Amino acid sequence: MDSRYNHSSVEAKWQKIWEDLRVFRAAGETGRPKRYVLEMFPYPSGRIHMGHVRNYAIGDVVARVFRMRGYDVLHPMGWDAFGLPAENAAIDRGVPPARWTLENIAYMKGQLKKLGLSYDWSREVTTCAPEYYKWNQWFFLKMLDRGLAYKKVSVVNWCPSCETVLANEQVEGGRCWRCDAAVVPKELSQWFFKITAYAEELLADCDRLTGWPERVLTMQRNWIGRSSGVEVRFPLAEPVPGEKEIGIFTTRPDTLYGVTFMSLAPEHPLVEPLIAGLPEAEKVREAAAMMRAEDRIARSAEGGEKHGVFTGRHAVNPLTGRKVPIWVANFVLPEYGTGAIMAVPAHDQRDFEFARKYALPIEVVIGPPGVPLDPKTMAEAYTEPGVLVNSGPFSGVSSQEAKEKISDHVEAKGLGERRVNYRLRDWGISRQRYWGTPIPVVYCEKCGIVPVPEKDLPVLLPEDVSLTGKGASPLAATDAFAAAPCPACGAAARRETDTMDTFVDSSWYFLRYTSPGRDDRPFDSAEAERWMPVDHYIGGIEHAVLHLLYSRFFMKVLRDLGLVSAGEPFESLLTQGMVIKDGAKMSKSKGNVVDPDALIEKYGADTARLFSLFAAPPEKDLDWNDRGVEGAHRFLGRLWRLVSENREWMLKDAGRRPAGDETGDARKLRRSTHAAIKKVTEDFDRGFQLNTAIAALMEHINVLTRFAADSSLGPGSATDVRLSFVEGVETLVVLLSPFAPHISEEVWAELGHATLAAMEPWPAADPGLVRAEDVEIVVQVNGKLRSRLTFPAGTPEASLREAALADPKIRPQIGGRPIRKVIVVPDRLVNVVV
RNA sequence: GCCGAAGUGGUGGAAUUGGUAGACACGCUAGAUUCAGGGUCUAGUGGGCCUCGCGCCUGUGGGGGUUCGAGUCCCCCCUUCGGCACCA
Repeated sequence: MDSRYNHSSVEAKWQKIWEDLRVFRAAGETGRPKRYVLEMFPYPSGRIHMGHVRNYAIGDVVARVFRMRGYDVLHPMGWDAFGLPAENAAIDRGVPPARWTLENIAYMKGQLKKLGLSYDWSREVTTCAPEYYKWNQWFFLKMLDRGLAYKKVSVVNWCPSCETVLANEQVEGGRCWRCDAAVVPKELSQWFFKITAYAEELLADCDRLTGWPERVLTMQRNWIGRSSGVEVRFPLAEPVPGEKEIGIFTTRPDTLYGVTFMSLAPEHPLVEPLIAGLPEAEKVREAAAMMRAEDRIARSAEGGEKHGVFTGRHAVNPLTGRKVPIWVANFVLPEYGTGAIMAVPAHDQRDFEFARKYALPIEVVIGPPGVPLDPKTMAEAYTEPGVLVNSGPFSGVSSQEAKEKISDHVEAKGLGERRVNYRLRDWGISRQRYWGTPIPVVYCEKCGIVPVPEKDLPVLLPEDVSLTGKGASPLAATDAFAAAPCPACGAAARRETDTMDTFVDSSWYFLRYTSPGRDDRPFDSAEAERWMPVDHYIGGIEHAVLHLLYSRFFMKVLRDLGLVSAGEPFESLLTQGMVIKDGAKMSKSKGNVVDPDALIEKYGADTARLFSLFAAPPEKDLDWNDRGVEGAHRFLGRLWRLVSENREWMLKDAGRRPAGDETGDARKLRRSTHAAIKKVTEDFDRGFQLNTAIAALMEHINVLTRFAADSSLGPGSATDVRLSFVEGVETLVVLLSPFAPHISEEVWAELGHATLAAMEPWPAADPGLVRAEDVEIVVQVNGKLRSRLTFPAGTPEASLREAALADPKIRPQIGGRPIRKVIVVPDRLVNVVV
């Protein structure tokens, strides 16, 4: 055994052995309990970054520990391989997207292998492979069949830089989630997945996801945005051909008596019929057009300028008979509720501001009990609960109660119905891009939209496409692809040339891993039953509402298609923090990037893994620090030295364990060993607190190292000391093996073991050994620490009390004052209250 | 504005049920190794006072409170980060 540790040769050696022995294949045995450990698969951008290293190191420890605990572990890896960067590479450098992607995958796979991650590579999944995206198309057809996929013209979020549409979830603060360009509105005909059909269930099931971080659930709940209220129909006051009423949605039916005007979104279909023929029509038309053209962000930002225009028409409040003017207002959103609102300026801040600006009447219908509000002097809307006034038969009723009573009244009179509204919009999946899954439909002049028959799947993405980055979608410009016969009548027709959002790919990949080879169906239901749900899903918080919501939706759709029985894909979720350096997220532009290849080259994969796990708890941001990396590396060096210096004599005792009647040094060594087992095991079970688990291993090695240095440890030492030391070192190696697997295997072998450390059973702590024999009792006077005494564990309260009061350091502190109380916490402290 | 998370030494972070604050690591200081450097090892390291005793005071963003005892529980406030942001 060399006196210095050579990480390069050792790491390569064990990676090959693991691979040759197929150690990490999921067995699929029914006799053992299963664990499905999954990390979010990467986009093959070219190279892995430190965020990946951290993510995959965490997941690998989880997978390895469960394996050692006897579970049949599924721990797969794959590639989220469709996406825009591949097209950009093609445009910038003329490399075909497929080639660029596959080359990146090959390189990154090599990087992951160099990290010693325990993946079952036989299940590798690549989403840009036709064998994979065929099933995206198949799901699309199933959803089309069930009305869960549909096409409509709508105003969409257009990213001018990516030249494609974005789903609502993919717009962050008015900017593209990927390239940060300002998003603009654009009217397009698009395919949608009807995620709103599952809004209620997606919301309700958040309560069942007890293994998820609360903040992610909060974000999902907010995103779904359920609100319940009433839809009320307001008849038009003047005759308008073909129209007779305006439907509005409100969550405040208790304020119905305070309506003083109505506001329509400028996009509302009623605007044109209302104004047609009126003298002010042209003015209103122009104003509405300007509002529609307003910058989307400015229009939806709070504090943004509210403005509007009077249509010249009126509606009638169905409860009071009062005639109120109909306005068009920029702040009314066309896609929420009915795109029209009743305005109650006294009790809604937006309506209040609008009313003040245009001198519209303000009528108070709710007030704090006994304090009349005066509309003339109000500085803002009164939105708190209160008691109804000026509300006909409902005056005097609390606003809380009035909500129900007025809703009942509205329904009874046939004026409207209770309704639930969601902020969640349907998921627009059309992308005007090349490198994605073709949407399997054909447009026929005679037959209309015709789905591609299942037997003709996959609709292959053509490879000989010219990508210029200019003009229309690349597929639309490729006649060989776009021209196709109608599947129904055979006439010349055109294919859909949009591709699917890549989030479709990642919405079910975890199911594909359970049976990646199936070519007759997306996955084998029996295998999915065995492995699903994913027990531990680990990845970045940035997918809190994107990927994680879409996957939940898909799972429910697949359940309703009868393909799976579970309705939730991820039992528990760990959102790991970002990797930070010099106060900022690592990025090329900031020049604070740490390259994993260079790190592995210099220190080895074990060091890279260990530091990623040690520097912070998994869910918190990790501050990268090169000195800290050195520290992790030194720890491994100490292990190596400890073993190499004692190896010779330890070999004779390999695998032997002490008898159990140890005292003195042997007992102390054993206590350290079993305390380490207990701590590492508990930290792992307590939400994967891997940083403190590693600290416990460091404490243990410090005990072993110090002992080896202080005593003349060797073949001549007493048997119980030798065996306790061997137990300490061997246990350390086994406990460390999930964190730093390569050095652990090497040291394990050097200690005379023919087995793999990775396959060793996880050790169990002996509680009798962990318990300390002597404990230090803290003695306090009035809660302040005054003395420390050592006692055997389990000393009775009375003895502790007596000894504390007799303590020479305590007596002067009491100073003859009367003792009011003595609190004794066994094995911990005595507090004398005077 | 609303929702959520957090605030502990020079730094990253521990403290699991209200019971010794600062585990572990980095950094720093001193020493050892025939000491160029590096490596390795040992000791010390929250702040302040000091009669240098294994002494006293103080200390977990700030201010109150509950308690024999609070980093931990309650109330108010401040700061930072993340999400949502005219959703009727």
